[in-house]
Amino acid sequence: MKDCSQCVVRNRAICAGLLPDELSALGQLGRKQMVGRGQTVVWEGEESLIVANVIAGVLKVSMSMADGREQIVGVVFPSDFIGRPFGKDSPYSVTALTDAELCVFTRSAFDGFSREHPELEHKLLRRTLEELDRAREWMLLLGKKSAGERIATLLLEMSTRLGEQGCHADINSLNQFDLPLDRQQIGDLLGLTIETVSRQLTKLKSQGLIALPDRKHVIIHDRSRLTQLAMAA
Amino acid sequence: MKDCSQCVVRNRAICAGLLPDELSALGQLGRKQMVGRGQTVVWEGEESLIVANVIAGVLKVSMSMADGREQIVGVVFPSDFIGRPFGKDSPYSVTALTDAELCVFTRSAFDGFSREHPELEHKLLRRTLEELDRAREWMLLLGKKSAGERIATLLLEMSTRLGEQGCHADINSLNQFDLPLDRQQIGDLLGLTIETVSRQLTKLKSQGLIALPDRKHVIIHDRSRLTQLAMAA
DNA sequence: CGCTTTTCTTGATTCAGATCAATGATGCAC
DNA sequence: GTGCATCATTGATCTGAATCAAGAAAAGCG
Repeated sequence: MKDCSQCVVRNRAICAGLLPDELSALGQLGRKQMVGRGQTVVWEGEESLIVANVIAGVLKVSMSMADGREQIVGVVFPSDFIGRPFGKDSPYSVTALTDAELCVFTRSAFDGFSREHPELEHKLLRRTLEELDRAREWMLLLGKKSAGERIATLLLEMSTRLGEQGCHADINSLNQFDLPLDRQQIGDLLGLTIETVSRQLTKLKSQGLIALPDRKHVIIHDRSRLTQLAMAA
Repeated sequence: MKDCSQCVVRNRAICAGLLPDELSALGQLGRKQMVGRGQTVVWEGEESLIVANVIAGVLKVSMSMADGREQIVGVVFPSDFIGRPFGKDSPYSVTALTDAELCVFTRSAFDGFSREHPELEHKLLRRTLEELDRAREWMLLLGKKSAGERIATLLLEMSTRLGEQGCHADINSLNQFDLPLDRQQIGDLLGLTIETVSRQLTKLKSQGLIALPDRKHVIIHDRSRLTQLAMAA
């Protein structure tokens, strides 16, 4: 890695807060890697060889069953951390949903560095706790919410998570974004079929809560009603 | 706390690995607390005031919606850690499923101690990563598995997690245990209704895979078939 | 630019599990 | 023990989402 101090996610990734010399030591261990849409960087059930920070792009974390049923168990954005440190095998796959740029470490090198730098481990702990909160929130969605509630929740979640990325000046950007997922992937994330996803989106559109100028683009017209929908029966 | 070195979960809880003087310093911050079945020790949405190690008993971690729908998002056993460190509010409730014994810390005292003891934070990180793996495994269950697969998965999961508790000498104990959950709670954990849970258990019983001598007690007769059921269509 | 391929939408039908409705156990208090 | 409350089972019916089945709209490509 050339120069971490210039990294675009410098202040948000887990490396934030490291001292300059620590940062450059970590930089020695990492390398930048571009990955194309659809490319898998971590395989479920395989030895966990690498971990990484996401610099740009969006990736999915997924688990699947022997017969091919797949569940997306996480969506990862720039400045997020991917991979499974401190464990022999990775219980899930990580696949790029868009072209992406990663800052990759071998797991063993990262594990070692991490143990010697409590500040880094602390950041990683906080991030893992947040990820656990999000996973549990999603368990509530998968276990108890209706199809309509799931779609509304997804749109709001995507809006906020994508919004955290850009500059905060533009309030409109919150209500207007590109979904990094196609319909099948939305289904795999929400525990629904592609047909149900399509029907629910059409319904929201016809009710005027959202607009869908094209496949990926979403415009939220009535955020408060969408929020109500996401939570109530 | 009197003497952590005598604690029954001494070698399995996150405090394992602390030096004697660190352990006694941590002991100064904690106090033992007995909680009765049904008692809630952490409230969803409230300020996160305490964290704790479980010494004895089983507790549930749950989230609920405005209209009362509830999802159990975690089940916690002796030596496990509960509460949400490093965060203002707790996103979930923690409630005792059986009478339980906890080693309780104020969150602020624990947060401070934790930051000064990297070994403790490291243990907490590993535990949180494991909990995240379990949560994601459960997302696969909630998003993609049929009622029959869910029940089979639950029985096997309970068998192993309860098995980790006792001595490992007795192999039979793995195939014979008391469920700490009633039917309603099983439903809230699996995203099913109480009736569906009952029907699926009856089905497994009539197929001879399990026996149910009373409400809580489960005997697994055919673990391999149950395992197949848990994973296949 | 057509032509193919992929992705999405829409409609008809089916089905797993929810809901509604009793009935049967179990446990606990007195 | 008797009575009462809680919890679990079983059956009948309903329904939301899955499945099956075409088309329509985009996207990719020679």
